[in-house]
Amino acid sequence: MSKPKLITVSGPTAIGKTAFAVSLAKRLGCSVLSSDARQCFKELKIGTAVPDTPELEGVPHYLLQHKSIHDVYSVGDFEKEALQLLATLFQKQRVAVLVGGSNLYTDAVVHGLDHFPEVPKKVSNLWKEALESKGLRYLQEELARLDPAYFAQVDIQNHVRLIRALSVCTATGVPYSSFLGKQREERPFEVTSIELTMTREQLYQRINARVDRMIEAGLLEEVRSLLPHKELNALQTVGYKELFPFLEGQASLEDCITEIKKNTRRFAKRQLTWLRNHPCMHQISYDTKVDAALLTQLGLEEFI
RNA sequence: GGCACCGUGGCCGAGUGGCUAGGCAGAGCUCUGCAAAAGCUUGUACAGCGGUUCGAAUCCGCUCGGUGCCU
Repeated sequence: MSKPKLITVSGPTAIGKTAFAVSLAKRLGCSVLSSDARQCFKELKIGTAVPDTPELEGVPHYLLQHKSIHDVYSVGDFEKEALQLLATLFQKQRVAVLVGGSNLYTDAVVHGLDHFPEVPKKVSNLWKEALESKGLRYLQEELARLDPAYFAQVDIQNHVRLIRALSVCTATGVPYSSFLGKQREERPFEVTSIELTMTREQLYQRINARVDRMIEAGLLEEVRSLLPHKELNALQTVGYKELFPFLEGQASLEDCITEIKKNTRRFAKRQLTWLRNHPCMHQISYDTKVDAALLTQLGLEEFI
């Protein structure tokens, strides 16, 4: 018997991934899993464009709004959860849809990450403090000493990468790079990847319009309620971080909204860069109808 | 009509004879556990024409455009 099929739907923010994924799932009679590093937080709704109930149209959704901004949650956790969930779902269905804008998350499910031991929070905190007190140069020197191989390939200006690698090094006593590039176990499913496309001008217009709609829908109130938690990583999110200055009387609402639009466009641009260099198997226009012809085009005849 | 000041890359803005300011926007890129994050790269541009000079965004003249004042 052939392996079950995971269909991934990617594309820049605001292109209409949710709508497409839902109609695809309806047609296939299957579930939808979200691969989104922000929509997973139940406190973030309007600003992350979480699909509302009517949009879900009775299609079961998973990995959506199931975490709190106070939880520690990362790609590794996501990969684990998604694989467990898929194992369960595939016992009853032969197909599932994974949709979301966090390309690294999708990639983790499809290709897998290397396995790293847990790093105690206090270890990474130590390196964060070292960055504060001793500077980036110190972290670079330490990594050159502890893991020259990774030092040679990593972006040494990026303190986030430096801290992660150093944390693994000191927590395990072996170089970070020694965990990289291991043989990965094969996935118990096959993947069909889809990227939704649209002209950039049109996408930017949609982004701008969506931000206005979010404001009308009450984004400001949502963000106001989260103001006490603005330091949390989960709130370093487009649509939230830009509104804090307004709520604190530091900037005009208009300027903050302009910032949200700009940062959303930039986010989309980064997603496009990723997708350009990690091409999906199928590029299709955002408004493509989900019908038998499309399923054939995607090599999904068996599900018609 | 006269006089004065000004005209630097999409925008802001430094630079007063040789040594490609800088910022913002845009574009391109990187990506293995906080990824809607974090980081990197990127335009010899000086209104036009002519002149002075070894050399001009910088000096001179004219033209065009803008601003202010005067009649």
